[in-house]
Amino acid sequence: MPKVQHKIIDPTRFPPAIFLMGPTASGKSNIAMEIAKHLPVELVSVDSAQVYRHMDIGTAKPDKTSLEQIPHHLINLIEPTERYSAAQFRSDALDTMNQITKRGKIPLLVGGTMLYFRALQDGLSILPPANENLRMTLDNQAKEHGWPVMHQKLNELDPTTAARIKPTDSQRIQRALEIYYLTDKPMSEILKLPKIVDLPFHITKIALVPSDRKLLHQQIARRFQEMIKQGLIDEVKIIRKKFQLTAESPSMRCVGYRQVWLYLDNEINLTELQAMGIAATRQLAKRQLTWLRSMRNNKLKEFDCLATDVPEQVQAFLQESGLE
RNA sequence: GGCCAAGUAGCUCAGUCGGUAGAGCAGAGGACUGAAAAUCCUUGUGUCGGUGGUUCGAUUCCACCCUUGGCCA
Repeated sequence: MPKVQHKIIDPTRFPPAIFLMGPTASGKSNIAMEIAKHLPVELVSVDSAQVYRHMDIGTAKPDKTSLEQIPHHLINLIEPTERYSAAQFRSDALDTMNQITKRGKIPLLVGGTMLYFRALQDGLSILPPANENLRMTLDNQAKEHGWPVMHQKLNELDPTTAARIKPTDSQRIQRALEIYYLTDKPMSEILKLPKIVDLPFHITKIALVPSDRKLLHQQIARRFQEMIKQGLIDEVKIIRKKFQLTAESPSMRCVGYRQVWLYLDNEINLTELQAMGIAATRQLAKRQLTWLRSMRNNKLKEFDCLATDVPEQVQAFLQESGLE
């Protein structure tokens, strides 16, 4: 038995923080509440969908009891008409983590938005924020000429970036053009500059990787049906009535919401809604697992605890880390 | 019981005027710097329902059988 040299709390290092990462429907929230029983933690959601107010059922926000038991942060930050970002998250998360630390508590970052975890950990280059007007202009141009032509344009302005982006990748072409027009510099040049990476915390990383994909798929199906039963369709109906949104709004592109949108537009029936919603969730989980795998393969970012079958392994890890 | 249609990839279906077959979806793998639950990339061998017959050769034509729809009794 290898001795665990890892300690979550180590006074010789930075203040502690815990990352709990896992795909959707893998039971992160339960593990988080379990950890909360043993450590003085406050939760920080790492979830690009839970930042939206009014989107509760489809984003699987924690229930009232959990919210009352321990503080949850970075949930319900913006309206469905608004837009969040990895950079905003990094800034918000660092603020929140510092405040939690000041209160003598440990930040427990829980979620499935792996880009946010990475942005927090590895930092981001200094790039301009999104510009709605410019994006609209670019969208209109793309509508007229198609994204491959936009990609050619990018190739003239920033061949390095164009080379690594596919002519079909609308979103990244748009972003690269946006950066160029806003800064007058090619994105590839800015990315070469050093970035701010400070994360003054001693991080313990726990990854939840279900050993059986089939079981995860079952869980996903069950949960989506449950969401429909809980009133996901009405939730979307209300949001549509209350806010000026389109199918292209970032909030309405979230898994589940996008499919209900189609249903409310009579483009698909209830059976198709179920099938499509479940499939979209499975695909999300797959992408999240790809992130986790690529993080694990990078030795520098190894996990302290890789739990394939929860929650026993996490509990064992917590015990070995000297918490019990 | 009779007539008609359909049976091809996990699903929905193309197709082969006879040379053992391909789309969409699903699935799998991957990428990822202010939308990331987003946006993209790669990936298709399956007794072509069964058994016989014709043929150098049948998933394709023929016969019979089975299954599922529909119509007529």
